[in-house]
Amino acid sequence: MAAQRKISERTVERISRYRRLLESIHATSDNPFIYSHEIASLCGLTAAQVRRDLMTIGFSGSSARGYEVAELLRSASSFLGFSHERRMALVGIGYLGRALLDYFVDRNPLFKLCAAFDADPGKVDRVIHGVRCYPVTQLKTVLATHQVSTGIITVPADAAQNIAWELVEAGVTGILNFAPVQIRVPANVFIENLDLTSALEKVAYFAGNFSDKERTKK
Amino acid sequence: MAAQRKISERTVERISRYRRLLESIHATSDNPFIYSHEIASLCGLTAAQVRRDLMTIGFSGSSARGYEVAELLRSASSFLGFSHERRMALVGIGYLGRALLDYFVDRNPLFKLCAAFDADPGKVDRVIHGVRCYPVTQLKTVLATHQVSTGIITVPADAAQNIAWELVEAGVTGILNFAPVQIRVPANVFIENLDLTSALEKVAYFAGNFSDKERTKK
DNA sequence: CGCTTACTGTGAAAAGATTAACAGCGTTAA
DNA sequence: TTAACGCTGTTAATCTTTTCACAGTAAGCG
Ligand SMILES: NC(=O)c1ccc[n+]([C@@H]2O[C@H](COP(=O)([O-])OP(=O)(O)OC[C@H]3O[C@@H](n4cnc5c(N)ncnc54)[C@H](O)[C@@H]3O)[C@@H](O)[C@H]2O)c1
Ligand SMILES: NC(=O)c1ccc[n+]([C@@H]2O[C@H](COP(=O)([O-])OP(=O)(O)OC[C@H]3O[C@@H](n4cnc5c(N)ncnc54)[C@H](O)[C@@H]3O)[C@@H](O)[C@H]2O)c1
Repeated sequence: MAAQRKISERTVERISRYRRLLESIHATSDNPFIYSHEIASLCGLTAAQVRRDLMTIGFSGSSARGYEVAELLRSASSFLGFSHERRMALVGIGYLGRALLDYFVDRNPLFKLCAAFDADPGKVDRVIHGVRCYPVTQLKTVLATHQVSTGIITVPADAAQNIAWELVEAGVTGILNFAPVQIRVPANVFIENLDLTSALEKVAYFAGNFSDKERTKK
Repeated sequence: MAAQRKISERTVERISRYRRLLESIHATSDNPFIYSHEIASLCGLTAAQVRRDLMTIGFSGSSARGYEVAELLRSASSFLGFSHERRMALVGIGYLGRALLDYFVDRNPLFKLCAAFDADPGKVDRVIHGVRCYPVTQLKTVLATHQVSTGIITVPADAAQNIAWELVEAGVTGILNFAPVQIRVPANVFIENLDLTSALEKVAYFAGNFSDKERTKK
C-alpha cells in the first residue's frame, strides 16, 4: 500500500486518461492486448511516454504482444485508489457546481459525491441530481459523519479561501478549486487551483499568435 | 505585432492571472507600484518566476519602486490580445456549456462570446444569457459572418472530434475542449484538452497518498 | 530450431521550466 | 554628495519532464 515516492502530477493525470481509455477498449474491443504506441496514438502522446508512465506505476507488458488490457485496467484503477470508496463534497451550488454534480454523481460508484453545500437558503435542504444539499453552516457537522477526503470549491472568489479552511478543518486532504484565486492550504493538503479563465485566455492567445506558425501540442 | 518566438503555455497562463490580479489591485489600491514579491505572494509563486515572466513579455520595472501597476496592466492586456476584439463560439449547451456561457458573457467586452450551438432543437433559436443559440447545422454559416477565432467544445465525447473539424473548417484557430477525448487538429490550430475527470482523480489520488507526506505544490 | 521481427524496459541525453545568485541601479537618508 | 539599501534584469545552475536509442526478449515463421 505504501506508494513509491514522488509520482508526478502529470503522470497521475495521464494514468487517469489511460484508465478511461482502457475501460472503453475493454468494453468494446475483443483484442485482449494493446501496444504502447496504440495507447499513445489514442491519447496524443508518444509511445515512450506511455511506457515510462506504466513503468512508473510498476506495470509490465510482454514484448511482442504488448500490455494485457484487463490487467492494465485493473492496475491503473488500483493505482488511482479505486479499490476502496472515496468520498467527495462540493461547496457552491451555482451554475458550475450544478454541472459538476450532474456529471460526477454516479459516474463511478467508488468515487462518491456525498454532500453539497451552499450559503443560499433557497438552494439547500433538498436533493439535486441525487446529492443532498446542506446549508454551508453545517459543513463541519455533516462532513464529520461522512469521512470525506476530497472537496470541490465552486463558490465566488471572495468566499473560496474561507471555505478551503473549513474543508481542511473538517479533515479534507485534497481540494479542487475553481474560484479564480490562489488558495493556500497546509502542506499536508493537496490543492489544485483550476483557473478556467486562464485556460480560455491561453487558447485565445495562441489562436491569435499561432495560426501562421507551426507547433505540435505538448 | 510579430510576437517573439516560443512563449510557453505556462507563462501565458500566469500572465493571464497577473492581469486579473492587477486589474483588481488597480481598482482598489491607491499605490501605483507593486513589487515582484508582492505579485508572487498573491499568486502563490516565487518572485524570480514573476520577474522572469515579465521579462519574457518585455516589461521593465524600476529598481527600488517595482512595477507600475497601470502600465503593467496595460502591457499584460496587450500581450494577451485585449487590444482588439476577439470572438468566441461555444458548441454544446448542456450543463457545462451553460455555466460557461453565464460566466464568460460580458465578462470582458473585448472577449466576445457571440454564438452558441446545439443539436437539440429544444435548446436553440433563443437567447441564453444574452448569447444567440443556433442549430449546430448552421455552424459554418453563422461563423462565416462572425470572424470567430476561438471555439469551446462542451458536447459529449463521441461528437467532439466532428465538431472540432467543423470549427476548424469555419476558420477557428484555437479550441478549448472539455469532452474527455484527445482531439486532433491541424498543426496550425491550437487545442487545449481540459479533462476535468483527470483533474479530479488527480486531486483524489493525492488526497489519499499525501496526507502523511509533505509536498509543496508546484 | 534458429532466424526475423517488433515489441518492451530503461539508462542516458535532451529539452524545458524553475530557482538561485548577483551585478547594477534608482531612491532615500544623512 | 555620498553611502546604504532593496529592488530589478539576467545569467547560470538546478531540477523536472520528455524523448532517444538500444539491449533484451518473446512470438511467428520457414
Ligand atoms: N461558471 C464558469 O464557467 C466559471 C468560469 C471560471 C471561473 N468560475 C468560478 O467558479 C466559481 C463558481 O462559478 P459559478 O458560475 O457557478 O458561480 P455562481 O454565482 O453561479 O455560483 C456560486 C454559488 O456559491 C454560493 N455561495 C456564495 N457564497 C458562498 C459561501 N460563502 N458558502 C457557500 N456557498 C456560497 C452561491 O449561493 C452560489 O450558489 C466562481 O468562483 C467563479 O469565479 C466559474
Ligand atoms: N459537466 C461536467 O462537470 C463535466 C465534467 C467532465 C467532463 N465533461 C464533459 O463536458 C461535455 C459536456 O458535459 P455536460 O455535462 O454539459 O453534458 P450535457 O449532456 O449536459 O450537454 C451536452 C450538450 O451537447 C449537445 N449535443 C450533443 N451532441 C451534439 C452535437 N453533435 N452537436 C451539438 N450539440 C450536441 C446536447 O444536446 C447537450 O445539450 C461532455 O463531453 C462531458 O463528458 C463535463
